[in-house]
Amino acid sequence: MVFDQIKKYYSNFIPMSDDDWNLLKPALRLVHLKKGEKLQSEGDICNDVTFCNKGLLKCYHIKDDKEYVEAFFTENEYLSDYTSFLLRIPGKLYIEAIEDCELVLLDYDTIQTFYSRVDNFQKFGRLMAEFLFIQISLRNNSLLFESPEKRYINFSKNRPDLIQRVPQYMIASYLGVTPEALSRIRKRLLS
Amino acid sequence: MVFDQIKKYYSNFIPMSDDDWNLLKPALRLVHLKKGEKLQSEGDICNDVTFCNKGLLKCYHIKDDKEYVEAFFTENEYLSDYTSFLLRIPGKLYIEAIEDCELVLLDYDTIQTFYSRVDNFQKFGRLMAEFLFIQISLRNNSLLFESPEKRYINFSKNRPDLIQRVPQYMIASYLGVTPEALSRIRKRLLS
DNA sequence: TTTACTTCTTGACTTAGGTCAAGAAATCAT
DNA sequence: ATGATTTCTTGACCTAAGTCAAGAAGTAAA
Repeated sequence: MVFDQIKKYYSNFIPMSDDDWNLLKPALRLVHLKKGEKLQSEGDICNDVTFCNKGLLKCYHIKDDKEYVEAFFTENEYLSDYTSFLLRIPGKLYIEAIEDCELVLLDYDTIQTFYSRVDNFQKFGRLMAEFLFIQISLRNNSLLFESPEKRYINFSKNRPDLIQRVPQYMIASYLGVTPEALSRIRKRLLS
Repeated sequence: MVFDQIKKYYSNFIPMSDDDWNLLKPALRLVHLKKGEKLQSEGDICNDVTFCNKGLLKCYHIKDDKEYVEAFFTENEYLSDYTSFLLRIPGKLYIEAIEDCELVLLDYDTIQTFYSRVDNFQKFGRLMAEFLFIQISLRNNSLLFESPEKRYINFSKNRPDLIQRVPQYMIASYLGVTPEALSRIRKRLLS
């Protein structure tokens, strides 16, 4: 059923007893998003963490009328504007569907309640934050210590699915270069 | 006394009862490091989180014989090679004293024990990971979306203390540019 | 205070990526 | 299919940062 995927995802982090699950399940909300629709815009306080059942989304922010992609999210990935979510401040991010999406949402208040009531869930929160920290550390080092060319090579290796599904100009933005530069990098790599 | 600072630090994140503190205190280890000495080298599995009572350290890694500074840590800051610490894998980081340091260490096993035994501590772990996530997100965005010049200006604003205490070539590395480039940026900014 | 060492600055040159603009290729809608 | 729109490529030119090398300035040690 429609919440199976997120249940399995949670189970990767903590043992999820039937009791825990039955407590959590009623709080989950299923949301559908058409390509181009936004889950969140700049200025919103991010009030949910989102699990992607199906589809593809991008997180980006806008500066000087230009889009800067910070991350892509696809099947069985967990996403949110975590900074806004945690600090309860308006975020700078847009979250937008690149393909039609089926998403599962869980709101801030429910999560906080679960943190205090279910010890396992507190642990899940820790593991999740730790996991996100490691993820973003890797990206950090990549941006700081690797050339755009190397970043593109790695991205192709690690996310061949996204190379297929995401327009090149968005990938360029994600890698921190212009579309023109990425086009030239690709040309260089062919020869 | 010598553990007052870390107690206060913990108290910023969670209420720290006398019982909790008396449980934790015996596990804390005081370590002194002379300028130039290393707390950790590449290949080590990071086995402690470290709190800085006094002094100044840098985290860096080495690639093609060049040093890449990832972070500085000074009084009342918490540091570790968190990725190595969490995943229990050999790290790529060196952690080295830029000034003589007084440090408080807490080892992995103790922390894990406390996570499972003291509910408050589980929460501390979550809050800490969340905090580190937010920190590194900010740095991430700075590296990706700001010019070296902008990064230097912000760094000067946010950490005027480090501008004074850290040699310029290390700051250059931290900002992701060569010492020559930083020297020229500074020159540009004066005129 | 003289010497040695470290750190910082400057110059000359190279290069990768940015910007702007035009056109080609691919995709989508009718 | 056809035309419209979006996406990708290419060219020309510019600029900031990298590299290499030399020397100045600052700091520490004898």
